Amino acid sequence: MNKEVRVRFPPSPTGYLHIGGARTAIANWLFARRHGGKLILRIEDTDAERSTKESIKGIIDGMKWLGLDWDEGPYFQTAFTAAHRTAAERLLASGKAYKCFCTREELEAKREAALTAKQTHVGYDGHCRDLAQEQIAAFEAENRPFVVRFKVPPEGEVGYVDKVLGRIARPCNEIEDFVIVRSNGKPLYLLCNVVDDIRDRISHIIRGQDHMTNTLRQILLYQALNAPVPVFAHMPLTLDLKKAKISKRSHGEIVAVQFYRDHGFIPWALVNFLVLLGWNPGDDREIFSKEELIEAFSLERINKSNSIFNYRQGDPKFFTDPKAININGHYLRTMPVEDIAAMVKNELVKDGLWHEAFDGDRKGWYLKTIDMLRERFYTTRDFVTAGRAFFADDFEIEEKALKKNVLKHPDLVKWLPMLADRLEATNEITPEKAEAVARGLAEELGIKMGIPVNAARALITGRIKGPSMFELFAHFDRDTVLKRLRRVGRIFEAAS
RNA sequence: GGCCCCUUCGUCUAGUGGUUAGGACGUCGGCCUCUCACGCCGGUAACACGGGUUCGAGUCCCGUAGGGGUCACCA
Repeated sequence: MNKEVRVRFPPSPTGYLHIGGARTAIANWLFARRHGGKLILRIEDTDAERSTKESIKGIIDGMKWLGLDWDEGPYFQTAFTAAHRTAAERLLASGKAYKCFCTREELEAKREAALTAKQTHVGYDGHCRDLAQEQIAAFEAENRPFVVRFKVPPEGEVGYVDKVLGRIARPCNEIEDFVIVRSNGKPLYLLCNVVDDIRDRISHIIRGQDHMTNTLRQILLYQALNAPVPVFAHMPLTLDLKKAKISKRSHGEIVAVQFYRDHGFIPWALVNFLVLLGWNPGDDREIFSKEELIEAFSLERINKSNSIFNYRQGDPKFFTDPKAININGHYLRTMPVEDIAAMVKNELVKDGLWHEAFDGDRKGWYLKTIDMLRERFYTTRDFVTAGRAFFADDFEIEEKALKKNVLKHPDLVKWLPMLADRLEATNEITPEKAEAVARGLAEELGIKMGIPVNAARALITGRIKGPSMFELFAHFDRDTVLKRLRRVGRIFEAAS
């Protein structure tokens, strides 16, 4: 049992990295790290028709963004076509595979016939399995096209113990002689995959349950090629609320890892969320550091049943699974503020709100701003949307704040400038002084302090909620505070 | 349709014959308060169904229903 742990993540580059693929990658990565093994990244680009450069880049970028590092590769499957053919030839030469000259039309006809006869078994009937040598020679002489089929043992049983599902087995006679090489000479996925895994000395194959039915046929190939059979673990799939498999086609960007990057997710938070879909540590923990997760991960605790990605299209409150957002919010509030500040910098730069001073003179102010705001935010995007007023003068006052906290009290046209005047009269605005000023003013006017204070929040931050306003009077630049309070007249004019 | 897999709160899940069926997210209520989707406290909510086995079943067995996967010269 001291065999080296070698696992692989073999995406086919026909789209972006989606969360289902990411989950598989995460499981493999964690397993490799847990056991001091190696993770191999292998791009299965055999399907040249559908494989694209952008897709390869997208997958690699996604892996890197998530922080999933690999030890070997990326290898490209197309670089090993010679090996795939050699393997097929070996099987042919040793009588474990044979040439099948049946045409597609013939096979289709047989299939139809079997279906109409309501036969349960509609697989290949083994027509070419035992062709006479002369017959084969004759077909070859006339250059008749052929595929290579694997000769499934006529009796016995194939089986294995799945790390997730337990024992899986089937009698061989229920498995048809499957094609391993196309008539154009190109080996098929089933074969390539096995040949690659043997060459890469893969010890554990951790993949989605959609590959379950490939497994038995692949085991037959391992045996025929005299290679040790790896350990298999088939992870449950991730479905949508309607229990349909998530896919780019039907769900769009919401299932792309890149979507989360672009919407202010913290990479590790997404990893943390995804790993919880179909796995748990056996105790109540849900938030893990990288080290903790590696330590806790095991194939044995992967669930058998599919999980649902709880995303409702058009939900005004949650743009993706609420738990994912919650976990992201947790990391946003608890990570070192410098780390968050660095991520927010990217967002600010993207939106043209970044000032070099935030890395210089105003660094303290910048960090304080991040720290104040993050208590109520969920993504790093929130800083440039909900938090825009902290970084720019041209921000919108949200409708709710305007109506409820400003327009409702027309006298604010007088009160807010009064508040500004009194703040201006203090030589330095501190939270304590600001509070005293606000209380004093409210008392004199015989109004609740909340009225001018919340109106000030709307005018200064554009929002109906946020950090303590007294803190903010002191935090914002003095001129900004006064200027924004004195805008109240124009706000009323604009609204009338 | 054949074969395979699965089935605990709305969602993610704990649970390996005896539990008031636990936690998290969501949701609802309260507290805090200048506001708030922070925080804290509390509530709501689940064993798909039917038969067995057993003193006793979410846990074991069988069946039914439902869901998923897969049945290519795609990967």
